[in-house]
Amino acid sequence: MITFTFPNEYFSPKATLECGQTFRFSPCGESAWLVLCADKACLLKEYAAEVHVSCEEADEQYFRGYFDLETDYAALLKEAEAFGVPVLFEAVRFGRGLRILNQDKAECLLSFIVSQQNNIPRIKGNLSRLCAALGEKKRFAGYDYYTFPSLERLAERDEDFYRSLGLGYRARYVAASSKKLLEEGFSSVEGKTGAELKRALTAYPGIGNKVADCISLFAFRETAAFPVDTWIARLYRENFGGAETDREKINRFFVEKFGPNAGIFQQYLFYYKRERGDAAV
DNA sequence: AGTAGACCTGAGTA
DNA sequence: ATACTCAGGTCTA
Repeated sequence: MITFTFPNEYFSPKATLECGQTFRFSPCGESAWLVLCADKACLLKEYAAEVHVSCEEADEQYFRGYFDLETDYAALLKEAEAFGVPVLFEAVRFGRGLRILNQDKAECLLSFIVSQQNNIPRIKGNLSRLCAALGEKKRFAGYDYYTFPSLERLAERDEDFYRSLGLGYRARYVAASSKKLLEEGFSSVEGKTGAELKRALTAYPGIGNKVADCISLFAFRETAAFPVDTWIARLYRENFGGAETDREKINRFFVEKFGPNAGIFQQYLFYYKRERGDAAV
């Protein structure tokens, strides 16, 4: 095991983990979290001025990439503030230290299928049961955890099995998309970006525009992908005086407004709106 | 092209 | 108590 550090001015484990981009983490006492992705685990500990990341020695580069540590968030926040939009300014202040993760593609794809018309605590429960049922048991830093299941294990189960885990009607989508992933991998999205990538992702059963944007942003580094869910639609109405109800139009409104990094700013806006929905700004 | 209804589930609210 | 609403939506008709 090794430990590397990163200044916490632009790395807040709490904001990064609790903003709804990942569902596989758990608090370990005070200011510490066990974070899981694919078959790997790491431990985050927050101190006064820095965050300590502990993981297997071979995984250091993986987690530096996972937490997006090469990206300059000081510049991004400056860019956000320069728009002069009050709610974005507040959101960036509130979520300071939130970083966009670079997640495992298959895990992200299936997780956000489960996320539709669902709430975060239940999504976490669904996914943790999924991993316990089909994943591999491992141990890191004294903690037991389950890996995200392989596509082979996922694809051999049917809808009824996923229903038994409590996924509800999403069970059919998980079963079908797992099979498609096992058969084709990501060949249909290979080399694609932007709107083409989004369109290719919506070809997986259970993936519409919103989930395709989430996967693009969280697993394909598409920083302009701007997911529009109920919270963002509410933000659009309440904070931007928007009248459109078509979520694709709302998506275009924000992408045109906030440009190539719109998706990153979306995450701050989503986190702020969900946590502080009653706030004046 | 655009829109209503159906769809699992469990926590929260009236 | 019991019903109703809502949650990081998608699909079908």
